[in-house]
Amino acid sequence: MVQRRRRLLDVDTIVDASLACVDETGRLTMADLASRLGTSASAVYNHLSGRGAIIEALRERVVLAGMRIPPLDGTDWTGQLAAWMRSYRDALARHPRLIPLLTENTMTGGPVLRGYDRVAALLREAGVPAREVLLWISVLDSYALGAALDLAAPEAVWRDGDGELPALDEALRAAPGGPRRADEAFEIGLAALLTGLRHRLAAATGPVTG
Amino acid sequence: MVQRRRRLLDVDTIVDASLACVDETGRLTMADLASRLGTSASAVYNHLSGRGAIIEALRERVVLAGMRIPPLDGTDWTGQLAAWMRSYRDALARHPRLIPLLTENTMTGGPVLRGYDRVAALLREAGVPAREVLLWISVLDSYALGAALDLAAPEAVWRDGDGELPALDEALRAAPGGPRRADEAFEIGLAALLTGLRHRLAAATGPVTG
DNA sequence: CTGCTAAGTGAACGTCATTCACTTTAGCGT
DNA sequence: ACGCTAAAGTGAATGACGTTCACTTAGCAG
Repeated sequence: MVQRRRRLLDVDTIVDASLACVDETGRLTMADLASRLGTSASAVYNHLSGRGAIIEALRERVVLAGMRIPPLDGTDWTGQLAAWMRSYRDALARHPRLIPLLTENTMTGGPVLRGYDRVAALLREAGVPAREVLLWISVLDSYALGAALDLAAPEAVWRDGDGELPALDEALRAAPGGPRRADEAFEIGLAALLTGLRHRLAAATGPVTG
Repeated sequence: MVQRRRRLLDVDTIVDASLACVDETGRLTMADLASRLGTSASAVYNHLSGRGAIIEALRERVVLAGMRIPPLDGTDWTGQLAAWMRSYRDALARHPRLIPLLTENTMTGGPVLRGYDRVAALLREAGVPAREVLLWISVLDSYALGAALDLAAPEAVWRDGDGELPALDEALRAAPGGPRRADEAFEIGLAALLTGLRHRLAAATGPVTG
């Protein structure tokens, strides 16, 4: 069989195949990737500088494709923050096995930061003091990432305790099962965080309005 | 020098050295570990079944040693939850480079679950419906883990945006620097979560009391 | 036609964790 | 005291990785 040497690979193809790797096997090895691409592993290095670069490309692909940047139209900032948080968490949730890989390195990509800039502006307009804007971004970011990790964990995180743990056992039985547990937990925590934020703002300016 | 064959190693010694490995280098390799122990890498396998088992032992060592289990005395459940959350996060913060290793696998250890049982009982006594107890535990757990990851990230997570990101730039300048950023962010988010929890409880039973 | 260059190949190499056949020795019953 | 046995350490080997490099080849410009 005649192999055309030119243009067997390009960055998009590599990232596609890498995402398939991670989604199906939970890991990203150059050998597996190469076999999916029908090339040798070393060919990939002509397009991306290594495994780390592939993971960064995956971060941009998944987070950027799925994340809704707040429109910043000034109305309903609570709802906008919630939508942003949901889109962030859902983007990660669509590829749960990617999440541990993303926590290995730190975010560096420019486009990701643009989203944070909009959120910063949104918080500032909502009345958050300048000093606290970054703190709240950290809080929201921590929660979204933690919730995504929670989702990435296997189903039976909480082993039944042989009756030694009555309160936990009761909670396990009464709680919704399957993916709904993580989904509902995320919504409850998000609502609580936004309630807390609204109250903190109100405490600084006047009585609570909601 | 005469080398006694018996009792060069035991589990505690191995875990101590492993923790030093992680704290100093950010990684855990059997070769590095062996050199610290003054033995060969394979000797470790006589005491622990492998690298994964070492990491699990580290989880127990760090989390169990540092975590304060709520006393369950019925008073000030908000404060008790906060103390539990702080001790959880602080335990991880004492060994930030361990955190990425802990996210690779999921928690299985029995003693960890005992803490969750107490928290479940605490939440139940505070009036959280049985169906929601596990959800709130998930929320708190997600936040503590996310906050720890935030802490584990290198200092310059947020790169300055060349003036293209004015709101983020302003937030970066106004926020506290160094470790205080992560510390204060954790406290703000924790307070918000607990406020949200209190309000959710109040909404189900009567008017807000705090 | 003649080079130039981007792109793919396969065989290395270094770093891992893990296994295994072995050697040593502490502790035991006799 | 004397060997037996099982726990404990050794070092070489193995296999999975990511990465590098000298090479080959295909398309294209002159």
